[in-house]
Amino acid sequence: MVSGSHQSSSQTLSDGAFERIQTAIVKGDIAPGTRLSEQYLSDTFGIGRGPLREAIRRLEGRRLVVRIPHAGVRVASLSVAELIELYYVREALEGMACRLAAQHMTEEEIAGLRQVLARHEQHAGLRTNESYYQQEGELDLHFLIIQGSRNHMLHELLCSDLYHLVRMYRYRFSTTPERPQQAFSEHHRIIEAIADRDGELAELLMRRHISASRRNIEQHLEKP
Amino acid sequence: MVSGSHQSSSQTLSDGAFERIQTAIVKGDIAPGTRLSEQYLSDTFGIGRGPLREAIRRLEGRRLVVRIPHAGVRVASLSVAELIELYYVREALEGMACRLAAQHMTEEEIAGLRQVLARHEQHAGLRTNESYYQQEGELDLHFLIIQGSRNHMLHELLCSDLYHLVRMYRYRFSTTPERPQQAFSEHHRIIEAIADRDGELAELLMRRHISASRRNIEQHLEKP
DNA sequence: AATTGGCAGATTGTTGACAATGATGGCTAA
DNA sequence: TTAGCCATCATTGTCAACAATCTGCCAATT
Repeated sequence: MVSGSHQSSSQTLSDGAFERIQTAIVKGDIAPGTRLSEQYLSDTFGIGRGPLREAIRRLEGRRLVVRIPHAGVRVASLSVAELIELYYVREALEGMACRLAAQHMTEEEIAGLRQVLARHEQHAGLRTNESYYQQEGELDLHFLIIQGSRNHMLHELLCSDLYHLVRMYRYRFSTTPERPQQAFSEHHRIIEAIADRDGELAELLMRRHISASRRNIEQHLEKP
Repeated sequence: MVSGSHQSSSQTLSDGAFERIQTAIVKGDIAPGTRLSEQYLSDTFGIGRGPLREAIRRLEGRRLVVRIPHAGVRVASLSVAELIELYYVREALEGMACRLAAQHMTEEEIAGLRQVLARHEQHAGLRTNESYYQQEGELDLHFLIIQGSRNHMLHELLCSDLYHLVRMYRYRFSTTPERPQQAFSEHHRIIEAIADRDGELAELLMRRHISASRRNIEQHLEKP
């Protein structure tokens, strides 16, 4: 259930447990909705229940787990409605990130953006319509742009708080066949806008991009 | 230092302590940067150190306090740079909230918006350029709009996470004399756009409004 | 005089035992 | 057979004592 590296030693036991459980949750090693038993975790990690409980409380503050008093904690999971809400938040935040990235990214960073895009083009050519492209490949591009915004709060919010949630959704979507290619051209235009230092356009395109993803999901939900 | 109501009984001791400390921090009863001693808090609340530490860990997850291992926790405080970053995040998020509010608010809620604005006009007329208007009065208007967006994640992010931070800034700003009146007319136009169900315009105006606040602060910082 | 070493004190981190609450299963009675 | 109740069990919540670490201070040395 929870494996992972033991390298987190330098800090306190509670900090180590917090990091291990957190990565296990966001990487999907623990499924959303799973109940976390204090006894089990404390045995697994070989630490007392005290530090473990403190780690769980920290996860609770991060909203990665939900606690029911006297009944234990479960790892948080998103409902459909919450997933849609998340996309609106992402649209706003990543739009802003894109605008700022157009202002602040260095030429080297923009070159890196183009590299990632080129790598995606190859993958998309070989294995078309793979969920890989949509799932993991998409994210590093977004991460690079967010990082390029030079806004730590934005980065923290999107990468540490929100992206955890998108992985946390119970059900996976099979995207429509033409969506990946479409997403590719959207990415292309976004990067060009950033390269042109046109923050306004970059924001607009990113917002459309995320908005399209949201509508894509909403469509798939209407006809089950 | 920490006073407050003892009514939080129904849940666990840790939950009660968490809520009391949280409200004390966000209401400003505890100044940013203050060191929180476990002994003192546990004596004050009359609970053991165990539950108290769990409460603090939860605050840590919420980023309301910062912990240095083996050296204690301090109430988080914002640097100037972080405050500016926060305004960019607010611009994005509240802009989106405004757009959604224009779609989802009921006529009654919009009437409530107008009421608050009218009350502000009186206050602004009597005691011009008071920090009251800028500080507290401004917030309920924003809260109503955020609530009207019908997006719980947006609400949670802005009201529970971000607005705590804005109060958490060490230094207070004396706004420029003409800023309150300007803010009033900005609010007026935002509300009219919502009443017209023009989400696009409402978002634009809200973003300009917050952007103007940010620039106002940046100006004051350049000439100390 | 400034710096480094180490000693006391206080504070945080951790553990194990104990109390309180919720869930489970079987039993009885309608 | 099924509804309701009670005892038992497992799990969570709390506490008090112990160990580990840091801070500040004093003295000794260069």
